[in-house]
Amino acid sequence: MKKLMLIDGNSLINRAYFGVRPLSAPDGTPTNAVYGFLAILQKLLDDEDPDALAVAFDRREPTFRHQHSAAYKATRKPMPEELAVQMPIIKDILDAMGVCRCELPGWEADDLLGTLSRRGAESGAECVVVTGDKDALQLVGPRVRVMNVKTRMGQTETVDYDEARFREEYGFDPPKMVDLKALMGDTSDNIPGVPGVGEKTALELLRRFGSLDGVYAGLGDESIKKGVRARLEAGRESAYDSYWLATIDRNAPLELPFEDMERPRQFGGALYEQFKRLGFSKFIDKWGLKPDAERAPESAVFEGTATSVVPGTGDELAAALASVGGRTVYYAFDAAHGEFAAHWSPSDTEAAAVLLSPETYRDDWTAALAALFAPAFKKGGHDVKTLQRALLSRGVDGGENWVFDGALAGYLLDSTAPGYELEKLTLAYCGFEPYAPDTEGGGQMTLSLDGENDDEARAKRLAALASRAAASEALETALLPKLRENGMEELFERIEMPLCAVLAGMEHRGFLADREALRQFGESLVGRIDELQRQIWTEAGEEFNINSPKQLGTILFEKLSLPGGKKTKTGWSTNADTLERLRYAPIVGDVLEYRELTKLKSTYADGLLKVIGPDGRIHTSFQMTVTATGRLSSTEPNLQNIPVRRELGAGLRRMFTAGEGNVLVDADYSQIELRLLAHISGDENMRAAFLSGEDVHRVTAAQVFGIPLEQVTAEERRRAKAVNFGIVYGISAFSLSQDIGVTVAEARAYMDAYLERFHGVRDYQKNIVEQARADGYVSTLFGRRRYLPELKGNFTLRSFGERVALNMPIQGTAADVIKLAMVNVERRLRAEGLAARLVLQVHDELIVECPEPEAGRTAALLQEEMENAVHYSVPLTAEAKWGKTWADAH
DNA sequence: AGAATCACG
DNA sequence: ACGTACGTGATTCTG
Repeated sequence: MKKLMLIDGNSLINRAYFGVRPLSAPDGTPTNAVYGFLAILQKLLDDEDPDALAVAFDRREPTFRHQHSAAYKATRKPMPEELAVQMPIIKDILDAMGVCRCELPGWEADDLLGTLSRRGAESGAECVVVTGDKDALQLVGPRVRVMNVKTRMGQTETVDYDEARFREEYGFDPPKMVDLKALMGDTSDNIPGVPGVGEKTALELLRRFGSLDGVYAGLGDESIKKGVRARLEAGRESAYDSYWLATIDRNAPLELPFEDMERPRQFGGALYEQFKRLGFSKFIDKWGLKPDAERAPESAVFEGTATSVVPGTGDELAAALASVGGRTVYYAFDAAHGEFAAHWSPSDTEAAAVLLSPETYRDDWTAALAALFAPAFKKGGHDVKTLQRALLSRGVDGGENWVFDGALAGYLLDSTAPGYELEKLTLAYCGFEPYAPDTEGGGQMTLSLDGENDDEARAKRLAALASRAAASEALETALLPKLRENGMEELFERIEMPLCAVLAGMEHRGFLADREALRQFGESLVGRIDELQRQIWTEAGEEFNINSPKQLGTILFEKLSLPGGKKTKTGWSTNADTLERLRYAPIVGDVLEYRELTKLKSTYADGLLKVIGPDGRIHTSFQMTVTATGRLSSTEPNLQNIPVRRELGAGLRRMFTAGEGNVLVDADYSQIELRLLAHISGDENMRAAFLSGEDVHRVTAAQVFGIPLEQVTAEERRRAKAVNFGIVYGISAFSLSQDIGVTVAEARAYMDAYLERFHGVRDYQKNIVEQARADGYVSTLFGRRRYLPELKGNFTLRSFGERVALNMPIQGTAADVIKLAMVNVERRLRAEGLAARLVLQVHDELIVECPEPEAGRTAALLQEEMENAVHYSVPLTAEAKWGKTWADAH
């Protein structure tokens, strides 16, 4: 046995419970902790690759240690019920996996881990103790590492402590962790410590006096402040009691041979059955689990007639489609083979499918697609936007009359789910998985050149495609009632569904880019970048990789001894915020410029050149199901983060242009989020500010600083603007002070003055959080939701949840509004017979390309539709401009 | 694959 | 005493 991993089951499950969003098995049993535990376990096994492992659990009912402590009170919080039901499931799974599980009545997991790690290390094994409790750090020593598992914002992270790492962080040896706990206590573990002594004081005392005994021996020392001395004296008994409480017993009477801990490498059908029942298909796939006896998968029994046609001619296709009538047709698309499936139910006892493959269809392909996607058909599918774009690229405009998209419905029902694949949703909402084609990752199903096998493969593929189309119908049956229940029907039907076709059009159209100008821009950066590199190397006295934060940190903060605080997990922080404070050093200014230029070169100049299509245009993809707030996102490339704030970068926008004879019309909402805050909160003062037509940041400054409007300086306006932004995000005084460079006290004073002036905002902040706690979610004015399990978590997670509760209704409503405006803009452009079309959306900005003579009309239409998308108690204003390039139009 | 950094609203 | 703003995506380095 070379490497032994020892896991604190209780603490890990606890971490998983708070780190994973609510999740339940099909029967409703909560499974979030189970899922999270397995995810962490898998990651640990992958990362560490131990030869042996054991998971220890508490059996603390009659815990000797606590029963015999003066500090012991029956205040140990009982395990939340939701977690308690998951504990046996986890134990069952570990048993099914064949993972060694150890418990000992009256002993805590810590003691078992301490005992096993001692024995392991003594017999020469390398031991890794995994736990979420800091207590266990006292176990660190020769051949014993402790991995501390943390969950932050729902993300799991581990910090790996060996002796050096521990000493670096704490400044003393690992066994002294017990002394630290004795002084500072640990609320989560019911260790009282010395009342009034916290981490800071405790650390300082320990570094100075070396140990708990040392501290009490040196109590007469003058350097100890009076207050601290008094508290130490009063808390002496508690301190020594805590010392005993915090000490892990490494001699538990545990008879367990190491052979029993050998890591299982293969899992049997028992585990498969468990995971199947829990709905953990991800783990079934990942671990390659199979039922014991390979059984045919159960398929839903359909009692009726099913017909499936693979037409070869237009006549055959038309005949097959005749039975559609008024029923909704559901489609599926295989991008790898360009094949389409359509499914519908002519009646309750009939199912029909048409399968269109370019390999077997003999007539005009475009006409076939046009017939299959006839405007009169009501249509449904999964990821409709992608399907529509595929049609557009084949010369067919199939954007009419789409009424259902399973992925979008799933997204509206839970905007923070891990994904919206068809399989996932049908499993979660309908209780079955469609027969899936194994075409992921390029769609290579068979390498056979044999004709018969090709036919066979195609038939299999098409059958799978048909079952995907059919699954969409099942999803609609399951999801539409839920959307209705949640009051999201309108949002779905009037915004999200019609937006698919708008976005498909924008993606297909693309944004014209000036390839040559982009190339020159990139080229123009090279000289200066080289110069900066040489200069930085000279100033550093050696050559190194400036792009490596690690190497840069070493140079700046160690070799050149610049003052810098260690901030990141891995070492020195070298981000722009940090470096900006050190600008007085020439090398730092050069690094900042180097960073700016290399970013422009790699991400924008080179990055964009790579994605200009053969048509000279850049075709981004808009993601409709990614953000938690309802915003869109843009990928490959991201066109929503093209530089604008600094002059050099903003020059890139000259390379985004209108085509020959066209112009770009650009309109953006002015202060949409603040206006929505004014409306949603109903704050009269803030509404008045917008209704007055004054610059809102100036008004805010005048109110917060209590001065007349005319006397507001640029600096005061800047600070007021930061406060306004901060309010929208749910800021803390600390962050505001960081942002605008004032003391925390000043920042707090600004915020207090602000909330005093804007009572409506203050009340909104209070009410929305209360509401979120009561409902478990927050919503936009259109009924879009975001669930907030974070509000039930620990302090950090809860605070995060509260900020989200403040921000999401505002950011999300803004997203709803501009989406609605987009749908209306495209509809009206078509209705008025204009050639203008949307090419890009950047959250509060819309860009339209149109023939130059149409520019005036288009600009007016764009502004009007944006301003009139909704009518709230505060007007929304948008300003439109036009020009040949994005830079000119903005 | 994750961390750090930096671009945008 | 905690730990520090909401929402994204791309590039580069590193273990």
